[in-house]
Amino acid sequence: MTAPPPRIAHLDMDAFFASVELQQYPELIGQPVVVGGDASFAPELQPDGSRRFARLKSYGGRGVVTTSTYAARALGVFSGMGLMKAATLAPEAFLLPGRHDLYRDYSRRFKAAVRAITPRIEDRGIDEIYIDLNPHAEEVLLLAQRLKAAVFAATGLTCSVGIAANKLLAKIASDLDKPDGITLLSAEDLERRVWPLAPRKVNGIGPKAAARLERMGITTIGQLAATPVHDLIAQFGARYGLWLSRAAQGQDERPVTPFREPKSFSRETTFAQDLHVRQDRTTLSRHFNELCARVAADLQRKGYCCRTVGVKLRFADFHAVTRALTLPSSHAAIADADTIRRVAGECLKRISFTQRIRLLGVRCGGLEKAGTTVFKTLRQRDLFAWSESMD
DNA sequence: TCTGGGGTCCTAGGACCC
DNA sequence: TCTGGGGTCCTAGGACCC
Repeated sequence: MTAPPPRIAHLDMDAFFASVELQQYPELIGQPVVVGGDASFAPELQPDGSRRFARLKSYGGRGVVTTSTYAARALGVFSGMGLMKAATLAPEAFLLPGRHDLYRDYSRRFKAAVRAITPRIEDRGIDEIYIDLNPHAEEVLLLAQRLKAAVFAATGLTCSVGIAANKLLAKIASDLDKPDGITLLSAEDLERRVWPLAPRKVNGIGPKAAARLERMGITTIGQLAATPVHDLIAQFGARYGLWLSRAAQGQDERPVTPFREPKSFSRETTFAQDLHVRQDRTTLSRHFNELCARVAADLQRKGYCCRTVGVKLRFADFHAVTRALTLPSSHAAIADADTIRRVAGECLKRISFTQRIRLLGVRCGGLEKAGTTVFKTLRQRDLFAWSESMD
């Protein structure tokens, strides 16, 4: 059996949100810049036409770093880090609030530019995609250069491209030469270029699994590959153990999937201060109603109804609970804010509140395409009767 | 210095049916 | 009365990803 040729690409925009912002504010190029926080940290236009930017040290709140420029990363500031912590590491770094509508616009542009050349792409979030190069006869490196040029022409931004035999390796490859790189990873490169890397570099090995591997004395992908599969199965269970072993050998058969039906929609919010169930009842209800209205609007905008409604709470100690209710199959799927709120309210009744609340979320699952079931007032009345008989 | 918001997938246990 | 096995659906929690 011969190894498949490298014809799957992973394209990853470089420091995406931060790069978009730098294009808006070129005076910050080269500076440590962090995207995060709310609109109150937006730059202020000065009378002389210059802009005044917020500094990280002026931040007070519970936000996290969404993206940081490479200069900020050099100071130890990375995505996911609390902004308060980041401020201790880089107090003078510039802080810009996230503008997700703007990033979505850039995202659409870079994806359209790629699609115009290589239509078989799989969305992996706002700033990365997998591309199936198989239908294209062109040499892969030339193709990758064309894609990068097209992305730059459409956005003015750079990206990094990895090309390998499958998605798993393409993803690792795109990270090997960042920013603005192209990396072709052939089957014979596995030992030399992939095996020395930390297991965390594999998409699917997170902090928990990496810590367990380290306790087993496994600190590289090569060591993982050399570990007998039955040892991994004993530690991680049959499914994940087998997957770990295969991943370390560079094996991955997942196809590039251009479209998938969504499974759920959700909205959640973290409060500026932890709220008390009774003392802050009015504030909580307001947030709760708003979350229900937003998730209902999402459903309707995308053309879905749901059969499962759930809530999520995070308490002051950061521990989270979820509750969910699925409508009986005799009832029509729902998409209106009122009914979602009613069912989510039933979920809330089943939670005991022993601490203040940090986060509240509402989720809709069990999705059906809207229009596949007809909405009937009668049906909704049945649902109300059902939900009111729940206590 | 405490940790956002939007998702997916997996596991395990219980209910319920045949 | 105390013994099954399989299949499917639902719930809750957790790991992981961008």
